[in-house]
Amino acid sequence: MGLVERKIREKEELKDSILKAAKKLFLERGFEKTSIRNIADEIEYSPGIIYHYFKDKNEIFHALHTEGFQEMGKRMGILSAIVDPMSRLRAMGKIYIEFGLENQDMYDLMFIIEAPIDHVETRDDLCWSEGDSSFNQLRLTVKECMQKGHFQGHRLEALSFMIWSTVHGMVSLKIRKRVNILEVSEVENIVENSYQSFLMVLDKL
Amino acid sequence: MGLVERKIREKEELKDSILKAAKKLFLERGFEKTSIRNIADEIEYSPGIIYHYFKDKNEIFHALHTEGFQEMGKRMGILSAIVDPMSRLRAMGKIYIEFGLENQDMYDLMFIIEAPIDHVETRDDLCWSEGDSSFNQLRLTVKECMQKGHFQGHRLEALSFMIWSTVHGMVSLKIRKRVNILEVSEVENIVENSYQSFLMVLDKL
DNA sequence: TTGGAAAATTAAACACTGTTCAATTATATT
DNA sequence: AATATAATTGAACAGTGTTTAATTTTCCAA
Repeated sequence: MGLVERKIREKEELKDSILKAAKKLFLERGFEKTSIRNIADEIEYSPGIIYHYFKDKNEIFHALHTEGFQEMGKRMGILSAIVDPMSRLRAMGKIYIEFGLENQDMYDLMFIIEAPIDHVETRDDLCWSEGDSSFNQLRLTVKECMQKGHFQGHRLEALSFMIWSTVHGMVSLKIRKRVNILEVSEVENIVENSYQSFLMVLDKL
Repeated sequence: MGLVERKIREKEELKDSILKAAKKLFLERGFEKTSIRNIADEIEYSPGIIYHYFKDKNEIFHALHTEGFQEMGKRMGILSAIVDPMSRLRAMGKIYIEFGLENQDMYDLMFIIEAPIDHVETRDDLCWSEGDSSFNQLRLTVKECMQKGHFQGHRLEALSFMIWSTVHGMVSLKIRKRVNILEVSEVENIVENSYQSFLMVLDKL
């Protein structure tokens, strides 16, 4: 009769509006300063209602972190057009860093803040699927590079993690404000410049 | 007359006991779950007293983060015995990683948590001296390597930051629980193995 | 030894936080 | 229209960092 469906859709709409409000406030004020009451105020409902749509605050921010992966995934889309795995690997790192610097709070949520990963741990399946498929993209590209003769003597898993660590290290030191110790003239573009150093390193492998 | 001195010492003792209690609770339960009231309970004083010794919670954890740098500095002490800068650089990374993995909460405070760095920003001098002198140790070693002909074509500041980023990335991904996506057989020793990959990379430069 | 100034310490309050749950309101079905 | 079901609320609980007025303790000069 369509009525039930409309109800379900309306329920989904409220869930969506909670997520939208949470995202808005999170991007404005950060994780710690976005409270359940703030979110409730934003959607003009009472705080209690939120717990009928989400188990707890962690679940809300897990949902947001998933949105972050979707956005990053979109950006990574162009990679499929790059046939040469080494070029693809370079582009992948560039996109990763650009995404991180342009969406610092989302990056924080995806790779630094504990809330989303704590939520994953409290579930039955307990697998971080978003991280898993992202890392797998990297792993596969590195594998292709190795099949073409690059990175000789390296082990796939360890090298892939090292590459991820390097770009994550750059972005997270920046996000968590540990880069002000660098020479003032370098601070501004340190991540980009440092990634250039990294690319030079990759070339020699 | 010595009395004034004793008073000063007693004041310092209370300040120290606050720090000791804060450290104990922090290492037991983490940053978020260590409250001013918890610390006050631990030292058997009322919560208010803490604000006569520290401006706010950030200042307490800035003091703790400084202790972390002292401990790491101690470990780095043996580096002065290593004459060859490349060997010294390798050892530096190893010590950094070992320190991070063996003192995850302290590492968190030093390089991930915002509290200590937020406190630095609210002061007049606003320089992160602990980070500065640590990074300078790295910078000087990399410089020596370059003077010996290594890392040709690289820029000192960018390369030093890249090296720091790589080890920081490894440790921080581990601490913030983003490594469970790796092959199960690799998770355990991924940081160490990945650092081995990094050393192989350094060798080729 | 005592009086009063100075310092140390406390208790209470403020405005928050995440979360739970009984009570209420709104909706849907018979 | 009455009832069953679902949606929503408001109040409460136990906690948070921080401030401030009031209290206690300590110190020193008379």
